[in-house]
Amino acid sequence: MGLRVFNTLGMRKEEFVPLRDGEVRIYVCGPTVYDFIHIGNARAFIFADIVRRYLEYRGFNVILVSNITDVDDKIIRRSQETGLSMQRISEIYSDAYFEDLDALNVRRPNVSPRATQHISEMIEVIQNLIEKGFAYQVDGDVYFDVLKFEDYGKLSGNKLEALEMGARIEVNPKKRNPADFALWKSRKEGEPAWYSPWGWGRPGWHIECSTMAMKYLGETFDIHMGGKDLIFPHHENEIAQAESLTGKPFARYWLHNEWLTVGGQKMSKSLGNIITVRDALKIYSPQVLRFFLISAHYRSPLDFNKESIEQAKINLEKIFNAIERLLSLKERSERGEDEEFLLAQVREAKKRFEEAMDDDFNTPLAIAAIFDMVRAVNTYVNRNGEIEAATKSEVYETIRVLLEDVLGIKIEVGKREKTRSDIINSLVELILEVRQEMRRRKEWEISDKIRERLQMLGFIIEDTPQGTKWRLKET
RNA sequence: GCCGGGGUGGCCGAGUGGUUAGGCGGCGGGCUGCAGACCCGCCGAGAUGGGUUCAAAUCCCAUCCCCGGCUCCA
Repeated sequence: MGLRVFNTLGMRKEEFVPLRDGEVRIYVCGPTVYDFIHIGNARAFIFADIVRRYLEYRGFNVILVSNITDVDDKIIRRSQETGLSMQRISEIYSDAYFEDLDALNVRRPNVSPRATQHISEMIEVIQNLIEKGFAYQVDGDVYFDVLKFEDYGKLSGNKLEALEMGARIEVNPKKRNPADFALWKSRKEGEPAWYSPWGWGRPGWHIECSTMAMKYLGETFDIHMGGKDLIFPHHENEIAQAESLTGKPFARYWLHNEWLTVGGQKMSKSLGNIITVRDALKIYSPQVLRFFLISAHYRSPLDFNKESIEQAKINLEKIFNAIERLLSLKERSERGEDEEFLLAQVREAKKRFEEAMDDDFNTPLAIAAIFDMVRAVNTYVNRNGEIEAATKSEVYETIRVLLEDVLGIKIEVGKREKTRSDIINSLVELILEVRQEMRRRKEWEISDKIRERLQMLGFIIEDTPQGTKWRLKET
């Protein structure tokens, strides 16, 4: 069984077959760089990152393109509010965007095209659309004529008549149909503008994605992704523009992630409940945040709240603990029955992980498979103090690849045991050495008191058959 | 008004017509000098009302509730 994905276009799970053998081309709608990205954006980018990583794990060569919208109403407004130039605003926030992606261990796209650097290509596309009769010019504006594109609505399921009835937009008298959308907007006072056959102006939002996606990925490519809010009108319009231009299908699979809510509600400026990635990272580690964001299926809503993230933290801790225990085992050269059993269980769980990911990227189920490995490892460690070297490395590598390479969660062990100060590290070691001597003399009361006091100071002390271990309490 | 998603055990969260999701939590047991970590067992469920079926959380109908798209939005 190969990979199956839920295609918004058609609203059903389909077998995934890339257009070219061994290669997958993906386009992800990137940010409008007028502010820091928030954790809802992060959910979308992390999901795209995991799709990319899993496809690579499956042996595909993946090309991922994600745009940066650097000309837009919101940037213009921000520029007017702050007095900074539009270029400066988009520079600040696109830098911040990349920093946030890096912090979350989201791999950077292969190409991150900027709208302002593709104005001439967009003009060319618009001109072509006018020539083909899909677009019309009114004063300095150019609009796409939705009636000319038969399939309009095929992605979102919206019908034109219904759109007109429900239209809450004030009707623009220049448009032939209320659902027509701007390809080119004529210049307004104080706005940036480029010269075009229709006079000075700037491109509409939707045209940039169609144009840049086709430029870097070809007229037809494999996967187009984004949050579900983009289905309409953005992606619907992208399809209209691209397909009426080329007469070919635009993207073959459309994947849309559900919302990340905060307190059960969608994040919005008006509710004031937006949590930026930077703020979230002040409280939680990237690993915990990532683990939390993939603990629900991407097409299920997920609520960002303290309790749920605390649970994610504990769960992840459990995985790291098992890895730490595995790594602390002494190596030997003989392989016994317990090793065979451990390997069998880990291989079996790996298969379940792959099956889960093959089924429309079911990350919660994939995580359950990792917990199967965790239990197998822990059971082994409970019964053995040593492990055959090859078994150890196969088990570790299996977990490492799935956790780090596929899910993008860096394994954090070992370094948790150290503080940032060598002096403190040595002091703790010294105290534990003394305590060990007390324990040898069965001075339980004083030993327990030392452990208790250290705990109050934020050190976790654990006596194990392999000796006493310590680490800092997770923040 | 039109379109879509959902309601699962104390909590998070999957599968999907019959056989264990998983994790957290609680309880009991094991291992420990004790604690922790870990292992084992148990606890507990599918909004409501009907229907189909030998069998439904899973299919059908109705009802209630929640969320979203139709406007910038991941």
